Amino acid sequence: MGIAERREREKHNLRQEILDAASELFAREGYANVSMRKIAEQIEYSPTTIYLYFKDKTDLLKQICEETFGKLIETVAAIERAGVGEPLDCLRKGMRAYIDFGLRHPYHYEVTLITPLAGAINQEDYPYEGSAGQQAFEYIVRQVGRGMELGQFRPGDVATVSQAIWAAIHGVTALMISHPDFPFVDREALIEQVVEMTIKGLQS
Amino acid sequence: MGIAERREREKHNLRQEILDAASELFAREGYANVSMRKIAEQIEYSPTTIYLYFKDKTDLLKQICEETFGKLIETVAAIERAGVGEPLDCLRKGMRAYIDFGLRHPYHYEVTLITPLAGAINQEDYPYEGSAGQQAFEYIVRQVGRGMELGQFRPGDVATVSQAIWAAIHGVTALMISHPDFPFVDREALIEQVVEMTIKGLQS
DNA sequence: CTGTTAGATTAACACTGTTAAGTAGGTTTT
DNA sequence: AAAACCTACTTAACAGTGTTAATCTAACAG
Repeated sequence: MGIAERREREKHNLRQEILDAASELFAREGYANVSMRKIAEQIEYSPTTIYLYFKDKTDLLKQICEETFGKLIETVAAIERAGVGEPLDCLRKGMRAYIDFGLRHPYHYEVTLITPLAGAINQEDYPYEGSAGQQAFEYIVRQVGRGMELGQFRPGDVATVSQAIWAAIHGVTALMISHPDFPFVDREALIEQVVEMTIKGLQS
Repeated sequence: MGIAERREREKHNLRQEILDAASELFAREGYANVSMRKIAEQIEYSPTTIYLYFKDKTDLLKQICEETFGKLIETVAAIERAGVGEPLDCLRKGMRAYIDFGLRHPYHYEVTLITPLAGAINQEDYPYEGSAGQQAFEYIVRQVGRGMELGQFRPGDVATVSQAIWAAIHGVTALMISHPDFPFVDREALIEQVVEMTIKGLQS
């Protein structure tokens, strides 16, 4: 019924319209539970029209996620601009920002960082180089590097330490998203514990 | 009356046969890529026969995972039996065992601990209480409790600290499984870093 | 021989992502 | 103005999914 009614309405913003509709549906119902037909119904177009603008479902997802993770980079960049003084404090704030971001965008975090295996999203089509995720990770690397140079952190391999930090914050974020029914202690306390425990483990 | 027993045994055999076939397929090709029809073909029965023994696909998965995680518990129990002396060392060994287990059974780890959300496996049908996963977690709780009593660990809430530890080891395990193409540093070095960083962060 | 029952099957439903082919509407060319 | 072309979109279909209802078959009990 929507097809005829829609005709007079918009035309060229269709790509963005698809993106917006899919983004909201993915975030609300989860990637796996949203079909192409459901997206199409939402925007009042035929399902196949989506394929004129996106290669396939994972492509659609990838575009949305890059968009979403752009926000994380903004947040992180703002932290870096604000306080260049203490790498330890920058790191702490960066870790919290990362976790908060994940918990605020659970479905986007899920599809990009928790379950890329199943969705086969991390193919050669979507290189890691230059991606939003990488840029966020590089932030950690910079802080660790500075912290070691200043002698605030125990010496070690910067890359190894950075990835270990990433593992820690990913761990708590992923657990909270994937296991919403698990009897976690107070969430804020748990995040605090992970962040402080990690930093304590780094200090010299 | 021997006939009834034989039938009972045969029924049990088929159940196990399904379980074995599904387990191997899930582990090799991934849960999402294995259809009920594929499992049926493997055991040379009609697809619907599986439904006589298992409620649905997630039920099948759940049974397999409990079975698999039983092995983790065995490993962990062996550690506990072996060295009751140092809680710090027990914890270290437990963490490594956990990570190693995950990396050795990546698909089982994935479906139970990384992506239970999508599969909707952690419903009320499958309570956490008494599950293999819980028993493994309880091991961590015991070591942390002992470590604090002995004054080896910084004082704190045992549950919070335990969950933070779990988050850390889950993080590195999940990342390595979900992002096989990520340019990780040497895996062993990364695991070492996570474990030692975490323990360092706990010590008083 | 009849009735019952457990175990397995066939057919079907309502979905999924995706592709090939076809069709209106407007623009350009002849 | 008519014919050709092109873009944007749609319809129909394919091959697959998990799952259910109805059906068949063989072995049992009375």
